[in-house]
Amino acid sequence: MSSALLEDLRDRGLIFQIAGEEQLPDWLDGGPRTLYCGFDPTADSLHIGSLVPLLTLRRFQLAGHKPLALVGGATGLIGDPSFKAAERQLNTPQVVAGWTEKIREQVSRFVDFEGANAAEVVNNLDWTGNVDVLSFLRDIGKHFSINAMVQKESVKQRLEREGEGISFTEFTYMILQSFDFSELYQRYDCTLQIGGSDQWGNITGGIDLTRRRFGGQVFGMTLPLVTKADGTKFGKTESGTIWLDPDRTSPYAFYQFWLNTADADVYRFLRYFTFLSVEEIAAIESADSERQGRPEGQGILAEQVTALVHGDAGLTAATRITGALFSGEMTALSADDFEQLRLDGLPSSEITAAAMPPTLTQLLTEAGVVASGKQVKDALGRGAVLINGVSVDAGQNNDPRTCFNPVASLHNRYFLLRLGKKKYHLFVLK
RNA sequence: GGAGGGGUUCCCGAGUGGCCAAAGGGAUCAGACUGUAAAUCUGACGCGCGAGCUUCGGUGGUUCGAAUCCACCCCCCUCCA
Repeated sequence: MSSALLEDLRDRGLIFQIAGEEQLPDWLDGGPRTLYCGFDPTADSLHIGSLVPLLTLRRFQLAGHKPLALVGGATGLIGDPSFKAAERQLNTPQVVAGWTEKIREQVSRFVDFEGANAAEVVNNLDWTGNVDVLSFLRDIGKHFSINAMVQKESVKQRLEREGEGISFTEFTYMILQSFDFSELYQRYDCTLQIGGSDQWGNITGGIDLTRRRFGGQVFGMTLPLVTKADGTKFGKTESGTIWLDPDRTSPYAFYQFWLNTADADVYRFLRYFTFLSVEEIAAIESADSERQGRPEGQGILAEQVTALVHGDAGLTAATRITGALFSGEMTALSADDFEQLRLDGLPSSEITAAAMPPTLTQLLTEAGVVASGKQVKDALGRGAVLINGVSVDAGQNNDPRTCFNPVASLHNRYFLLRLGKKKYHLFVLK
């Protein structure tokens, strides 16, 4: 444990703001400290946006500190308004409770529960669930100045922007989260909270409350918002959010996401999302800059992050599919290979000659290859649909039987359909 | 409770009786170029192979014709009480 950790975090660009900057290095050097980061159950899985704080918790643990992963069973019932453009829909307590459990399992994979600085998962519903309103208002609410709260940048647009407002419920979120920090200080001697840069207001609120309730000095640190060089939102693709849950985003799709990282982002992402040292990453970058053609950074990034999130088995599956599809030689695949690809998470569907839809557009839409038939039509018109490597022309749209003629199948049952450069779908004849 | 301003296709945002499936931008998809990049150019972008069908907060109405006009309702914002 040492402020060397802070140095490393800084080198990685992982420090956005620190509350208590002068004292924090010495504080961390002074012994194992307990820190926490909260994850609200707003869905049944976290997405890669939560990866930076999750991995940062782990970095602290590797440096000898004790991480608490807080699952927001209580705060998830309220909704964090920070920098959100609009009021959010409340979910039922049952739903949130279910999600809380899923998130609890998920965050557990990123920290170590063994050893002297074993991690713990805590749920803020445990200490807020039974607080009565009057106590809360008298003991906690009194410490908060509305005048200060409305000054917070995180809610400003909701207060000032024409067309949107904020409910008392969401406005109170900050108080709840501040309460968490002070309770964790009391219960676990937790003295540092980390979170995304949007959490600054909530974190400083917790620091103030801890001082007012217990006279304790605690620290806060925010991590940068992950951005992309082209300005589009990080973590989204056409098929939607990249989730950590393999049932929502397969390890293959997950791997592909990272593999497709832009050159302008890849070394920064290596620093954010992997445990490779900054020196190693710098070496990769300089090697890439001297190489002609495709850089190696993306491949390393994809490998590292997929292994972190989905384990070695997930990574193996992802690279197996990637290798098979993008090497160009699908005819070299055995029947077993195809079965394995299905199990590994290559999107696939079963078809029968008897129940063949009348058009390819319909077939591909139903299989979930694309969102609408228009996209198939467009792709067909440009020769971008290939079945087992053979281009399908637009005129064949009305004739899927010919396209999926058993005679043309691989191993008598497999059709590997490619749409565009990157979308693959396996059709299996029954 | 009163006065005023709003709710348009994924997002932002034009559109005030027909030329509107609805400008423009963004996002997204496909093609060319490449490295399964970026930038650029091209095409698509409510649904449908198609004929056609369904949209502009909701429900009714006026009209040959409504996102546009009217009535009522729902929701949001601002100010006043």
